[in-house]
Amino acid sequence: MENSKVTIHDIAKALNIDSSTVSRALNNNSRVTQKTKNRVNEKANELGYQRNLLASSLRNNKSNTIGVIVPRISRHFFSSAIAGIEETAYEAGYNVIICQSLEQLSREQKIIQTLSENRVDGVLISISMETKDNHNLLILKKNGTPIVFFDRHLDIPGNSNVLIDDFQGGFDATEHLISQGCKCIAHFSGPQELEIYKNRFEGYKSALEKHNIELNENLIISSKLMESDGIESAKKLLSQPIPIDGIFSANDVAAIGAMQYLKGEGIKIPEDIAIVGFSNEPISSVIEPSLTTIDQPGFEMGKIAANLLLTQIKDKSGSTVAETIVLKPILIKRNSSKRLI
Amino acid sequence: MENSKVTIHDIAKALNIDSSTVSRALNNNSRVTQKTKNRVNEKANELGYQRNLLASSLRNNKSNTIGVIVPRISRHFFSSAIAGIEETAYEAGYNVIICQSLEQLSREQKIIQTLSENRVDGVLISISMETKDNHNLLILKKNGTPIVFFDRHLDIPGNSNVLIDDFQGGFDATEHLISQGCKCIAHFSGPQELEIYKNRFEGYKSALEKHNIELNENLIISSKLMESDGIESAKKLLSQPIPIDGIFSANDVAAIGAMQYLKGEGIKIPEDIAIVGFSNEPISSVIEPSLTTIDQPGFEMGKIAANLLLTQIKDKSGSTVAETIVLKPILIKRNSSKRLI
DNA sequence: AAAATAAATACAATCGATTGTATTTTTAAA
DNA sequence: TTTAAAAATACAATCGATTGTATTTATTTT
Repeated sequence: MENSKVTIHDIAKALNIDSSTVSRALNNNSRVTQKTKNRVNEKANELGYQRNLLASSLRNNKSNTIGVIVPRISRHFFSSAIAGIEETAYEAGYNVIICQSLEQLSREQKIIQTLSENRVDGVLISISMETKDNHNLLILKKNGTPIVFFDRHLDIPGNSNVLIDDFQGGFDATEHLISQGCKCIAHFSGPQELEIYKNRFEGYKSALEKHNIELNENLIISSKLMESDGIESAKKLLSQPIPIDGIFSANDVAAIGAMQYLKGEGIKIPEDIAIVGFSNEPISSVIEPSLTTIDQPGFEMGKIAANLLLTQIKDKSGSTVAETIVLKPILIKRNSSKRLI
Repeated sequence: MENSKVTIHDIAKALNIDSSTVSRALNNNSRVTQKTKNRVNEKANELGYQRNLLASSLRNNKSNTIGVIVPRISRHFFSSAIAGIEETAYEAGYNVIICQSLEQLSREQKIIQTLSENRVDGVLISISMETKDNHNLLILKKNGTPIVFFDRHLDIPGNSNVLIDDFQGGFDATEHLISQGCKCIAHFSGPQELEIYKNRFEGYKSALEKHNIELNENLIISSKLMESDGIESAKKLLSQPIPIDGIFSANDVAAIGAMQYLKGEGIKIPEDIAIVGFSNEPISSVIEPSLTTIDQPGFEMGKIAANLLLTQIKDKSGSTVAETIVLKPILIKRNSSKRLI
């Protein structure tokens, strides 16, 4: 219970050798003979030695830690992405610090400050809904900490991103509704400062255009896409004298809120109104009717993003070319949109 | 882009004073005059100085960081608990490192190792399903790092815990099923090494006993309580020639798996079989029929646990008495068990 | 066996911030 | 004005690990 802080100096003293030799022995340096290494390792075990990573990182100017910032860890997409990130990072010997901005710019700012103070080697971030520019990230930029965006990104030249094709996703979702006979399709969108929501919206518009359906501004409702926003948005739609027969929501959560409300109002889904979401939350396959949605491969995106980041970290010359990898979204057809057989 | 590493020495040099004065100025020490403090702060801003927490923690032998280990962050209960932990910790000026064991003992071990190497000031943990003793935690114990268990705990004398009354929860869930007319109630349990599952099981037994229902060992199915386990368990139950009319599952996830399977088999819930879960996952209120369950106040538990831990951290004398706080579970009655009106 | 080379280890500085002690400067008292 | 006391700042060691350089020891060559 007592040997709280065994250091290499304690090992050195016990073996009557120098601490530099101990350090090299522990790091398996060729300048130390195998015999000495064995003695050191034994003694280290015996004393319960544990490397002090603070000291090590300080000296090496490298923490072997990357920071991950997501809006909220409870979202399935983000926790999958984190799983992918962790797998890749751990394999490469990196630790991961997970942080959630809870969609607040101020929290995001504070997190970045802390990560920077802790000298993380790189940052993976999916920005909050309040984030409109890279102001927050300048701290990191300034001291040369690599950043890779995944999913919710900012369009910064020279920065790597891992995205899915939100335009295509929006297009596919909308065209699917059209293919099911919908003529009057509303869209729940998120903050337009976020590329992903802008692009999903663009996809929606493009699909309408292709099928000669006129865009009706009254059918576009922007919000933060929480469940309550979905309810509110659905309410707003019903209050208008427009015969809506389809909704494409830019995320599942809002879609589910809307579904619950509409069901409560006696509206039949998909017969009266067909609904398509975005993200493929686990809940979406369970709800009744099950929700048609666009799948985002979170785990895969996390792995790719972490790999991009690690490449940049390892390349101390900073000559790595920024890369933007765009994954294909996949439409998952379920019952909430099944109007034709 | 260039001033990657501004240190107090750079500030000192720029102002032609000593770095010790800079350090004290930045820390608002009374030994430095206000005028100097102002000059230092200005220059620090100008140069974009950022404290190196690695150096600071090393010198102070205090990282102002706590580690949190949970089985998986995607579970609603755990992400709520984390939210509570973060709120409390940040208020007290502590950073939080979130880690997930993914129910694997080996991962838990590695995480603890890393947290210890990073010299966290304390650890909050909800153990994995594979964890059967405190072996993993000895590293922390040895160097005197305080540990507080929340929810999934080990019974270690002298250790603080924040729990809910799992026995009561199990009892209430089971008695509720009995009150709805169930006579033959199965139980999905988790690993019996975990106190929580043992206690939920005990509650189940106690409720049966109170109502003079004989315990049938064939109705007790242990698993890791994943969704697939719920399906398997339901299958197993149906394969037996026993007229089951109720299931108390030790978590919602397995309950939902079972529900899906049973519905697929044409069994009516709750008419044929009533089901009660445990945890109150968000999905449980949305599924049809909505799932009766036991609510665990995750956010609150997180706050309490963090407070207990911070108290122990601040008390360097180590004289803080271990405390076990048990919260009351709340039965949330929904449709999956509504057989009588 | 002496000299030359290689191998193993010791010494000392460093990473950046902090803090006890010493020194200088300022202010107050005599 | 001189001296004592207080205030402000400088010096130097420290936290634990790492690493370039110097030194010692072992091995090889002649």
